[in-house]
Amino acid sequence: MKKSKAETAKTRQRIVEIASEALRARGIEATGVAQIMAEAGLTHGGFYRHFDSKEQLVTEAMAMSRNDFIAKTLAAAQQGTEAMLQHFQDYVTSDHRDDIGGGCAWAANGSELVRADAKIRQNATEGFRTLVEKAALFMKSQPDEDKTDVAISVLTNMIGALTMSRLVDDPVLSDRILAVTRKRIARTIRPSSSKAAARPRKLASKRPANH
Amino acid sequence: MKKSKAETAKTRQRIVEIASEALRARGIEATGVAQIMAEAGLTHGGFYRHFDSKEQLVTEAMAMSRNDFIAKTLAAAQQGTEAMLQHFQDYVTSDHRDDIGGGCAWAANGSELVRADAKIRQNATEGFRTLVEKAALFMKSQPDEDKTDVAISVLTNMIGALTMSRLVDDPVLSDRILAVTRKRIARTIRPSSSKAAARPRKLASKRPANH
DNA sequence: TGTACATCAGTGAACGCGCGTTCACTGATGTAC
DNA sequence: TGTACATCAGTGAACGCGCGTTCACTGATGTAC
Repeated sequence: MKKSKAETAKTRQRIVEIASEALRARGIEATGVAQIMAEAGLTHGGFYRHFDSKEQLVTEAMAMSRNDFIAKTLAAAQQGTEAMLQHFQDYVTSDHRDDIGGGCAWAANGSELVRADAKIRQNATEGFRTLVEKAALFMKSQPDEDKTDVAISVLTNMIGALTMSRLVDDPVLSDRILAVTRKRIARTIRPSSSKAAARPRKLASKRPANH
Repeated sequence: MKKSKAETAKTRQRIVEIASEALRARGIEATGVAQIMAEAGLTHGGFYRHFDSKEQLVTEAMAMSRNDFIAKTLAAAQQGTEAMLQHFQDYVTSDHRDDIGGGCAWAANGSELVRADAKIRQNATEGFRTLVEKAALFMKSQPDEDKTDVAISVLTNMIGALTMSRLVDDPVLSDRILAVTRKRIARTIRPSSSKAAARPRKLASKRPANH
């Protein structure tokens, strides 16, 4: 039953993708190797042809989750202030809240990641730093305020708010947590820069900030 | 080996206390019934004389963690604005960061609580609401801003910041996350009210806000 | 290009292990007289 | 107040179960000639 190299690589990739979603949706400890393999349409025995251990898969899957989000952020940053504002607002929506498996890994696995091993925490730290640095470029700050500090504050707030919006069992309170955080983002990201104002080509096609 | 009723009640209480700390320190799924009983100096077999299931213990232990924090908050609130500011500042310190077992359960178990059963999430929701309502009384707000909204924003920020300060593996970044959040709290809690100004007895003995 | 052999992705049974839970038993406590 | 018996907190072995991991095997793919 040997498979071609191309097929093998595709299978490995599929396992990581499925793991990335499953670990966020159901938690790291609660998700078994056999479950992931079954979702990939395989039996668990073949797992170790691709990975040394569950730990290795978790590390790769978490890195993939992180890279997805960073890539989206960098793309938004390149499009300008409006896109960046939209990107951050989208983070604290009911859509993101209800799609835990497809969303931010820090919010989905926060307290488990705190106890994860060195490599995973190192990856997460690098990712967070990248995000903070990129976000800082778009922040509005008071005269005595560091833009990087503002970015740290807003980003940690977004992660905490999304987590709490999932934790509370009252939909009204949950929506309110999200709405309040969207308002804070709108207040903190500086209004469309001169650069963005100079080429407002995409403004009309954007959804309004508060949807 | 039957024990007196008083002793039985004390043992039960001790198990819940130990569980409350262990579940926060090591996580809910990762902490076993046998471990908790061993820490209480007992064998695991006796567990079911006190509880119907691990789930029941987890529910009670989480409620205890929550009530501890709420009690401290209410005590600070009664002492006035300065005590409340100090209480909130203490939340985002390296002391709290490094004492996960003795600290806030939402930060310690956030992503696990999201997946916990209805009763636990209901308890957590009630606790969060209580905290928000109490904190709102001390918030400084803009003319068009609801104080409750400000409280929601600051509290979710505190939880997210503490979680991320534990998650990152760079001590400098971790300390910075905490310091930034302390500054936001200082900016958001209204400066000592007329009531607090009227009795500044405890101001001298307080630690400075940024320690 | 065609043949012979080595490789190795995937299968499915099995491994040891720790989990939550159950149970027969012990013996000090609480209760009935 | 003293005695006889029922209760039940705690022990430690055992239960079934699912976990991560290993392994003998299969058979299509890749490689050497």
